[in-house]
Amino acid sequence: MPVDLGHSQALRLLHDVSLQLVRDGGVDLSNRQMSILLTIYLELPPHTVRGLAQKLNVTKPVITRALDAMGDMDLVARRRDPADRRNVIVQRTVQGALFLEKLGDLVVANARALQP
Amino acid sequence: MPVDLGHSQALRLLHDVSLQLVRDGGVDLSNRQMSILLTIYLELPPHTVRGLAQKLNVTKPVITRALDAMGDMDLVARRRDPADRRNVIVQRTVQGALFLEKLGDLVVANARALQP
DNA sequence: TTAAATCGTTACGGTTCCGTATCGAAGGCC
DNA sequence: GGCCTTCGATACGGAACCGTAACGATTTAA
Repeated sequence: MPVDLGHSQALRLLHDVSLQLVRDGGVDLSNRQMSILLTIYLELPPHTVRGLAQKLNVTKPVITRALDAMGDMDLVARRRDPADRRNVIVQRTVQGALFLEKLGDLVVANARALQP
Repeated sequence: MPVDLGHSQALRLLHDVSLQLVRDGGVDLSNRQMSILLTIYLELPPHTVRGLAQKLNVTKPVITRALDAMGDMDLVARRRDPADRRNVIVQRTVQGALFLEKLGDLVVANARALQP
């Protein structure tokens, strides 16, 4: 699906997508939460609290709290690492995969509608 | 700048952009704030508190508070409507235009880097 | 076997945002 | 003039998030 993405189209795409997310009033994630969620689902596992904190350049409590919030929404899950029980492995969930699938659809649909 | 934007590339683009925004730790806007800012700069003026509230499907205090916060950052400005002094006209600023320009560049650069 | 290091979580005070309800200012209408 | 509507802002109590600092659990090293 080739899309002619210039400066103006890029901003328009962000505008349309964010507007629909806000208007629908469904799952409401902060920038950090969204960034964490996308990292978990798009980058290679395993994901730990410490690893995510380093990658996002934030402190560990930020990750813990974000995982708490997203865990309550069933978007991610946590599991102790059996090899080193100090570590926590962050895992994907069906609910989280579903949410990201819809998000991807939303972006693609808006990118397509962008063309004149 | 044609970009092959499928489902997977769309999510990857969101991931890369949001990750860089979080990592840089600069201007940190919520989804609602970002949505308001993009609406002000991409849609036709004039923009009023009430109009933005309707468009985003949120209450008026949400808009007032977002404008307070973004006004402190000089991303937007407010002015009374001289024709009907009950209204407040939301205006763009140099600082805001600059921020959105950089944001557009970021999206375009990441979209370009997406291609294999 | 102690001592030190690492990992994720929690405690704390402070800040920001939320939704509901209400407010004063301004305009429209009789 | 008096009444009602509309506009944006504010008050309020509650919830969420922040950064710093400490904590318990676990592993590693001496």
